[in-house]
Amino acid sequence: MRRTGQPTINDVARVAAVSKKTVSRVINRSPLLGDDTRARVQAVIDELGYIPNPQARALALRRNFLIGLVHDNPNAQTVMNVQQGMLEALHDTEFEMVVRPVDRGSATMLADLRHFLERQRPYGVLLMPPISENDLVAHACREIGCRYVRMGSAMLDEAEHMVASNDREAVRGAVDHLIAQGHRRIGLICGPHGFRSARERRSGFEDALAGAGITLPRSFIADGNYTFESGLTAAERLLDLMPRPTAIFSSNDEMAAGVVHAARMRGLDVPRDLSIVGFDDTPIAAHVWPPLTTVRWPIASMARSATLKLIADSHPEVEEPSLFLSTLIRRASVMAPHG
Amino acid sequence: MRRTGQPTINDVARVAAVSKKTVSRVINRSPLLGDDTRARVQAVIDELGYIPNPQARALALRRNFLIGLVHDNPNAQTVMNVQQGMLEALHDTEFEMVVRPVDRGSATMLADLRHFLERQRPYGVLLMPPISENDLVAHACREIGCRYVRMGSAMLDEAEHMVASNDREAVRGAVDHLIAQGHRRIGLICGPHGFRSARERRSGFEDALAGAGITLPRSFIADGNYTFESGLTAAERLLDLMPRPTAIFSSNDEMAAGVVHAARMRGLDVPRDLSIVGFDDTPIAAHVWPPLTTVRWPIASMARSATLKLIADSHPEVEEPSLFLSTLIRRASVMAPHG
DNA sequence: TTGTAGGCGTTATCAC
DNA sequence: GTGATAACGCCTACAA
Repeated sequence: MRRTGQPTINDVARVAAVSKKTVSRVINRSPLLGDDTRARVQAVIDELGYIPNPQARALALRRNFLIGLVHDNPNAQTVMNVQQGMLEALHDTEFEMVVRPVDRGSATMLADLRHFLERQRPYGVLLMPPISENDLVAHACREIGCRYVRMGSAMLDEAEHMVASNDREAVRGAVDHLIAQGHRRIGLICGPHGFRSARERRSGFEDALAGAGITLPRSFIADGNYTFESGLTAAERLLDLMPRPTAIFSSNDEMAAGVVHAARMRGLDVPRDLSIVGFDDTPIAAHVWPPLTTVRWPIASMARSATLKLIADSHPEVEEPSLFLSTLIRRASVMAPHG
Repeated sequence: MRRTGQPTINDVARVAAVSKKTVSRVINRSPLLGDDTRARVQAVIDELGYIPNPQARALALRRNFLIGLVHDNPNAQTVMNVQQGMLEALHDTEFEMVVRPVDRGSATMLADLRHFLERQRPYGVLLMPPISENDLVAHACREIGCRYVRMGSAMLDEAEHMVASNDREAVRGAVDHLIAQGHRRIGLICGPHGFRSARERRSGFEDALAGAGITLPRSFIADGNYTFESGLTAAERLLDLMPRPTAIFSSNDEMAAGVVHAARMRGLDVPRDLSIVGFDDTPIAAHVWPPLTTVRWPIASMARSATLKLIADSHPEVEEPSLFLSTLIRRASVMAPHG
């Protein structure tokens, strides 16, 4: 029957002179199986180079061996980091990663996602921020009966379904650092409305100011949307202030790079005239001049853990953590204010 | 039988009072089918919300509906652009994209890839550079009987298996532009050894110099590896030359950003003291100050076409092109040399 | 134009 | 412990 050149379970069974089911038991490491039988079958498997057909397994088990990455994240580096973390977790397993971008703004987003889940029936899906913050999406997964784990900046779901970073506290620490250097007029560039991470980071910023008894006018807070351009624009608004801030916390590195750009355009030296702190620790943070002090966001580790949670019952592992701590990376974009 | 909640082909057949095969014909748009029957069955399909099970189809057809992206590219933006192009092509088809990074340096790379292809039996794979330049990989695909399309900087394979850009000519055009501005001492920063794109771009550079009758010492050519840091290092070596180059062509934008950085560190103004041209037109090219003149590399379009080639026989389309032209994007990093 | 029988490669059930 | 037998959901032959 080896028409495709690929040996099947039948070939193995025939050569080993056992039943298909026995071969199946060997493949699936069934405990109730004689050691000699197992060894004999395994030998035939190796000899024939037999590889179980995932499609047939999927059909029989009524479940696929695909792990979906559902995302609507505009940042390439972030998505790649998540993919890398997932693939680390999936390495040497029978699972494959399928990528599913969605359009947060689209009216049919939820329907599209449902269709994907119902058609493909992935073993599980990893929800990346910001789409992971949408409870309707998580609810759809539940309804359809698809495992899911959400990544986010706060615990939005039960530990089993969640991998979170402590953005609020991390930002508080970063801004505390600025304050400890002597800064009092500190600007904030927010992330996009509707991003939970943007809210958390803003809260951390406000926590730090409140903790130090600093009150600033509303104008020290500028809107951004995590892009370089928005950081540039926001910085221009902030630097127009009189007196202007001596430091700016940017809710991500990309915008922080825009701040550097804006400062340079008006002849300000970073960090002498303006200290800057970013968030993420993406490559751009180290590439920009001066290298940015930033908060390292352990996104790849989070993705790896999230993926391990997803496949936990098929590959029993140690319990995966749900909370990941971000840490401050001190580089050259911060110094004490002068004058 | 609707145990999973999902209606099957049997449910549709029963409700529509036809045979499974007739339903199958509707799904597969078989031409030999009465219009009234088709309409009736389609109505039941819609009513029941029936979705064909891809796993069952895969098993029966002995082929998967997965398109693999095989890559070992270190640049996040490039990989994301390719993924985006692929997903555009796959949108509204039954195919899914699975991502398969490989380690070019690993001794087991080829064996790992074979294992992936033999196990998963993807419908086809897209080979991204630089792994696409490895003939052994293409050969493995052929042997295993897996469709493949290679992306590259030159036609490395038959049109059916290839989507290429004209890097050599594009670079020649870019360097011609520099020469037309009056530059004569032009430095080159190469891509990594073993990357075909690096060779093609270097050839284009040499073509332009030769065409203008310019001869430069070997020291005007510096090695890089497509990273920011390598661009920085290479630029430092180039800028140490006496007399130093008035312009530098960098084989990609990432390294060009490093050149900008290096120039700034030694107080050189770009473009007044140094003109810079990059390659790729990734976001960093527009973000850096000044915005980089660069060569736009239509990587997403290439990936889309490559993917359409892959699924061509299942979704007959117009013939996809195999050669894509890169174009020069003029921004602010180039001007005539002074003094 | 439509239907029937059988198979794709695996797992689950339930005997032995 | 091990093995028939029947799913799983769809498709290809071939028949009607």
